[in-house]
Amino acid sequence: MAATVVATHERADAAERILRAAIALFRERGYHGSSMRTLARALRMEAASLYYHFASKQDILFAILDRTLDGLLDGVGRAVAAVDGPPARLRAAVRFHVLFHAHRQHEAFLSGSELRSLTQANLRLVLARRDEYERVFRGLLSVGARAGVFQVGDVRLTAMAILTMCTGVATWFSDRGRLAPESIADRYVEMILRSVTRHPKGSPS
Amino acid sequence: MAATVVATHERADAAERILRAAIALFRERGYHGSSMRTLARALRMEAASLYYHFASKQDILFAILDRTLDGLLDGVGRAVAAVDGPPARLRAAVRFHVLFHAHRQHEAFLSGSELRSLTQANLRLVLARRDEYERVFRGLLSVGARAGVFQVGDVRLTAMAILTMCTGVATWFSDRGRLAPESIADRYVEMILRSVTRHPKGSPS
DNA sequence: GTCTATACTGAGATAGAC
DNA sequence: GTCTATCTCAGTATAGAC
Repeated sequence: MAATVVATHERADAAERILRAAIALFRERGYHGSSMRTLARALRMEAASLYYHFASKQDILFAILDRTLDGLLDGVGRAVAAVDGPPARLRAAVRFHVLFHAHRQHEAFLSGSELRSLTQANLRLVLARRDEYERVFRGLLSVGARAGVFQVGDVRLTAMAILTMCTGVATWFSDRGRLAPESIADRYVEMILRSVTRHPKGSPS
Repeated sequence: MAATVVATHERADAAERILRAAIALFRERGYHGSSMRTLARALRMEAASLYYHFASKQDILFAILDRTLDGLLDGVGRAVAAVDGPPARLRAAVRFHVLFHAHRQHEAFLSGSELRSLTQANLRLVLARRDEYERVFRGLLSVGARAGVFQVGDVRLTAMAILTMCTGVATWFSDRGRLAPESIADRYVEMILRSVTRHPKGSPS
């Protein structure tokens, strides 16, 4: 069991290699724009060989999104649990979300853009867990608003605004760009906390 | 000439009807996930008939994105020109952007999600005009920062953050949802102005 | 576990009748 | 301006050898 867990960033087994190549390909051309033949070519194998590891192209997409959600739910849980109080927790959650969307950019991008390519059954599974993730952010905003440290007109809308803003990082981030993930996260955290923090002396509007 | 201009929301000629059906279809299944046969079926015609109006499926996608960019560039220009001063102008630009992404939700969504489905030549044309649009927002932030009314750590990053946050409205907005476009725009304008406005008495961070 | 060969379906696009 | 018929190619997936 330990061996299979370690595999993620070390000696990748065949299924791992396939998923990684699929992430890159789907990200570049989209799910429907990518063929099993093209995916196989990137891996220097024949298309038929892919079917030994995955039952279908749809299964590959689902595996990618499912693992990405594992990472998101697990990560935000740890980040939030490590600190106390609504502002620190929101900072931690936003920071994690931005870093995840920079470091695991391609899979994170797919989790937003290829939902429509899932079968109904798979979509239900993915959406249920995505809702769970969003509830974490809504929860943080609600608690902060009730405690009087946040000023949030509409919790759901604010959560969507925060999440889509940070998720967008996956669409434009570049390894070779001007800003490192840490810098982007710092700025995003600052912007977001400014926009939800209650200002004692009269806020601009 | 007047007649063709009027057509957009009235008696749609064949090309118009095709574009509108394509917007709905591409939005739902993606460009590569949509076939000319399916598009034709939605219009109750045969696939071959589409080729009388458009030379290729790619031309349909390009026409959609091109027209959407017309709307964005034209609209933001008018919105910004109507008021004075960086805060009012940023408000107007954000407001327009949000309303556009709610009212013309599907085409706006495609302009973000289907760039990768364009041919290289078409992509160049679209990206050039999208850059032009983004420059409007960067310009507003720069002017406000220099005037001392905005506090913006990084103009480019802030512009990206604002735009991706507002563009995200096209991904989740629903006609039958809880909030009207106007309400969403109001809240977004408020959040964004809070996050960029310089606070004289010491800002939270 | 990967291959060759292939079944079967649907894709984009064109020709030419009406 | 829309149709029927069709070309050509690429798609997902399977069978069965090695």
